[in-house]
Amino acid sequence: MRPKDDAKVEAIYEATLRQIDEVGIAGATMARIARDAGVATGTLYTYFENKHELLSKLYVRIKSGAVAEFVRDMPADQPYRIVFRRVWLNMLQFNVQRHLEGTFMAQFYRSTYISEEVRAEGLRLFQPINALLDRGKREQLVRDVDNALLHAAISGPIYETAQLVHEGRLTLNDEIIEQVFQMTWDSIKA
Amino acid sequence: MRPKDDAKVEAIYEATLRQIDEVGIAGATMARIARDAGVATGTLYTYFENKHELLSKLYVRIKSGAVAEFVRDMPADQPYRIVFRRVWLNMLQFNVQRHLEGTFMAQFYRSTYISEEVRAEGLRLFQPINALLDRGKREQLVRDVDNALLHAAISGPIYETAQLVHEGRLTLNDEIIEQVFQMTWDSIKA
Amino acid sequence: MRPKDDAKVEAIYEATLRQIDEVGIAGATMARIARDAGVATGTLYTYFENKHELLSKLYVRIKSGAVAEFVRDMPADQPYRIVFRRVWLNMLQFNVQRHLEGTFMAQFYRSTYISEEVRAEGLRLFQPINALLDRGKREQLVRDVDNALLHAAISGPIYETAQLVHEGRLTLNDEIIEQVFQMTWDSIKA
Amino acid sequence: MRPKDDAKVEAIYEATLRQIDEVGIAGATMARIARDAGVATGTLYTYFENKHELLSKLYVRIKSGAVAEFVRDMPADQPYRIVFRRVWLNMLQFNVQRHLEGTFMAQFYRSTYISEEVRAEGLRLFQPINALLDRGKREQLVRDVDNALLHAAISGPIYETAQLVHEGRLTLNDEIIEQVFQMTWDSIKA
DNA sequence: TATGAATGAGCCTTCATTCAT
DNA sequence: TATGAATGAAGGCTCATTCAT
Repeated sequence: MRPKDDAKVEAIYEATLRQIDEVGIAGATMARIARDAGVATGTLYTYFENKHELLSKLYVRIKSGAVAEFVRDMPADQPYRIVFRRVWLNMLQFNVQRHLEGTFMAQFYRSTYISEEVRAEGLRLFQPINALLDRGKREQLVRDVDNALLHAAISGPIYETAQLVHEGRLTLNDEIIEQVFQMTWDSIKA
Repeated sequence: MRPKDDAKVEAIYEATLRQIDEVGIAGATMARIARDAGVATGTLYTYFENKHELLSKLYVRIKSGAVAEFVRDMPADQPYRIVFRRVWLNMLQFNVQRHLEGTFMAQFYRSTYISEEVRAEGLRLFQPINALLDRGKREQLVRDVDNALLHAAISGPIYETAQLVHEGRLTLNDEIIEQVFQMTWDSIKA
Repeated sequence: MRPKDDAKVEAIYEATLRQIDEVGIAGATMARIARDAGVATGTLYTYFENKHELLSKLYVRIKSGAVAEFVRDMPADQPYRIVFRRVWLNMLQFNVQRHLEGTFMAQFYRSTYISEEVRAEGLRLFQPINALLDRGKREQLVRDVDNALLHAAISGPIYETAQLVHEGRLTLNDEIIEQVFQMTWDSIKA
Repeated sequence: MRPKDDAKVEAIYEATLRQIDEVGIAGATMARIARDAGVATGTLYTYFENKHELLSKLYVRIKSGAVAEFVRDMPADQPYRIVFRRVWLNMLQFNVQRHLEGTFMAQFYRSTYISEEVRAEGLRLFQPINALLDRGKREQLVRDVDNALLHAAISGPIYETAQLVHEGRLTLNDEIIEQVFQMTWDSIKA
């Protein structure tokens, strides 16, 4: 189905995120999402087969947007640490500033809503990050361990840190960001 | 009359965990939990005020059990790295082997079901871990940063690693465990 | 889309009355009401927030309808006794012939379902009757006592009489109606 | 079944009345009644077959107690009006002062809980009142109409008046009582 | 007999989805 | 295509009644 009105899809996506942030994935009913998006409930079904598809598409969309965000302004020709730092900072900022998206991805990824295909698709989107890690290994600046483990070492702390900020238990500033980065870098550096 | 039955509470807790693992926190209906536990729906309400209380009590119970597990066999009089490694290993094993519990805590902590009090109580239970980190800082073996950040650096990778194992994307062995530990240790060590 | 349907509201109101008559206010479940009205249970909630609102609106509606009925064909320019008789007869007939409505009002008024606001609203609707009593007092044809007492003297016997008819212990005819009226008139006349 | 403990039955009856007054006939659950009476839920079933029987027996008990109350201190050898006034006053006082009982009888009589037998039994208990009315007719002091109608003319206003008092819309004093009595007397007198 | 835990049908309400307009 | 009323299967919870102790 080729939606006529991209702006409407956009509004639906945004309403979905807002509602999930407010009332959680289960509390975000189709009626609430529709109202928030300024359309009728039935209209949701013009653009999406059902709630599952709405969430899945939103997930893929956010995930690919996120990865694009991660590699934004990546100074590819700079020394590795500089490049990595840029990407890491993008990841942290994305998770902190766009908490809705980050939280949704985390929630959805572990939810029963996600299907195997969507999960796999999400992984595929991470390719650019893997490429970055591979470069680091080639240059012998990053430990030679499974990318999945490196990823765990990088994302894990970011998720937890963003959560701390969201809970109000931590306020970020340059010094703290530097500390967190240093910890992660020490964690993965060869 | 029949006395309240501890074994029954136990069965309810276990059924709850199983169901949440299978169908998520929202999908785990009181009826499903009851059936799984082998009791009538109404019986759940003999032991718990409502679903919220059931989940909250289960959370606190698991969390305190987890922390107890974390500090189990802790060789308190050994050098710090040895002690920390023991605790870290306990944490990893808990999250990997008792995936139901780990997954529930993560889901519940981020869900709309949790109340502020329960969240605070959960934090309070972490006191022993904070004590361990404090010792590390006193001995100048651990970076002098906020415990919350250290905790993010330690738990984040553990959660992600356990998730990888659960998804079948990673199989743990001594070598990999050693790699992961080394990454975390390098991350937090002074 | 389907517009909200007045006939449906009507059907719901009627089904509610029927069910309350059959099984009482507590026995009249939303499901029964819906079935009787020929709609799905959920449809009730399109028209009414909840059971309380359904009953409250029905109450106000019936009460105002009843009062309108009471003063119907009131020969306002006739001597007081004629006017009063007309109104009294309307009241009796309403309570006898439209037993469902009468019974519902009585039950609801004394139930725990009714709220203070609705009770007050119900009283307000009685204004025309009070006006009639006031005229009687002005013309010194009616005792100068509190309207509430007069009302008790008028309505009380009507309710009881209607109940007798409903139970089959009494059949009304002109002579009996005359007797009952005379008793009430003697009761309130100056 | 011959209950051992009359005091317990008494406590149950009183608790039932209290609960019905507080939360209505439907809200008065067996568990609440039991708790209020200071016994276990199951104990109710030692003394009563089920809720229906509990209510029915309570009804008959109250009704007969009420009638006994009505004819209390009846100066049988006095002039009719004196005697009638005494009985009428007893009725009014019972309905006003023992509102729980009065309200319960009214509620129960019109509820779906009551069976034909109980209703008939209730009527039978009214025999003394009918005797009083019959005497009035013999002495040609009371209109020669069906006792049921006389009863409607007497009880109806009493119920309504008691309700007014209960709602706080009326406070009784000697003057008002006199007014109300006069209205009723004028209503039934020959 | 007394207790209160256990039962499960049933209650009110919600909500993903359908469908008449 | 867009609307939102209509649907009915659950969901959380209650409660009369039963039953093990």
